Amino acid sequence: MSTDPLPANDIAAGITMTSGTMSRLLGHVAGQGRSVTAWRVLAGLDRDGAQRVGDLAIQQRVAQPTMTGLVIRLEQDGMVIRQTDPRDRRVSLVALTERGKQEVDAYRSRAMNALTGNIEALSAKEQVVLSAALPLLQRLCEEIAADLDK
Amino acid sequence: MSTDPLPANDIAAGITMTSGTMSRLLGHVAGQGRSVTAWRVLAGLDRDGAQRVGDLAIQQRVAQPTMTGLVIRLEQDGMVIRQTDPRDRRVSLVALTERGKQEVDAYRSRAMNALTGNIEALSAKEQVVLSAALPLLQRLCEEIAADLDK
DNA sequence: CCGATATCAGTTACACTGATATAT
DNA sequence: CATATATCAGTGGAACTGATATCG
Repeated sequence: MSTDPLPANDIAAGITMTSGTMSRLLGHVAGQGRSVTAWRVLAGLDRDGAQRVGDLAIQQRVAQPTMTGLVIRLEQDGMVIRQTDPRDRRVSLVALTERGKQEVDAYRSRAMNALTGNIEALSAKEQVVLSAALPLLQRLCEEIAADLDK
Repeated sequence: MSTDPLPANDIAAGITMTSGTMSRLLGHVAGQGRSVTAWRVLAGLDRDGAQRVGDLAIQQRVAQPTMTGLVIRLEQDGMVIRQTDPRDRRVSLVALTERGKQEVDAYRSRAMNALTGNIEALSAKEQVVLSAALPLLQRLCEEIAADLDK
């Protein structure tokens, strides 16, 4: 196994390249014509429960009207329902439907399906490397996001 | 440092999550309103030289008319030029302009800028992990792409 | 005439900005 | 009245399919 790190610039270039390629490929394999943002919204609702339109917009870094439109389309497709919050009747609470939950699970299955077999074919050491790299990549994401906000 | 690999399914889920997040963040930071596909086309032209519209469409996995449209917009913006191939006058050869080359370099700079500092802040061991993970991720991409084609 | 290549035409989803309605 | 929240209206880029022009 290699013991020398690449220069930071090369690592950065590699991350830029592979994250884009991977994301687009998984979109093809699992996306079923729905946008990455749409799936991320649905997955977020599955994980965290019902949320406001505005909060969803902030999480996905899209404008509020963009999120309104996406939620309307998702509602028309039966994936979510909108209910006005009784405590603050300005806000629209978005919740996943049963159908939406099933679709999210199916999306995950398709993505897993494309990846898992190939991951299992890697050596144990390689799997360790990937396992260790993921939290690092996640941290990098958080730092980029923090820089964007400041 | 961890020595246990995660289950393949968890690795797959992590890759799905972080590749999407990273790709969208870098698009925000460096994309300047242009699509990921557009930048990938320009980077490909920079690396491999002039290419046919059809070949660009295959590489980016979009339909031929989609690529025609993208190339037309890029040409209007002065990033590429189209010339009919004298050897086969059906084909349109797309080449990067000087301006396009500069824009690609600027795009790379912006992406690097967002990443490099944070990468340098990692420990040497962590940088080794990332360096070792990138070729693995690339291989996974190739395998997914191969599965898509078959 | 047939196949390959690119483009045209029309549709949809999804991002933006700016303006507006409604509730706090 | 001012602020917060969501939506409406309009625009542009980017993907698709199906049809068409042109060249080999």
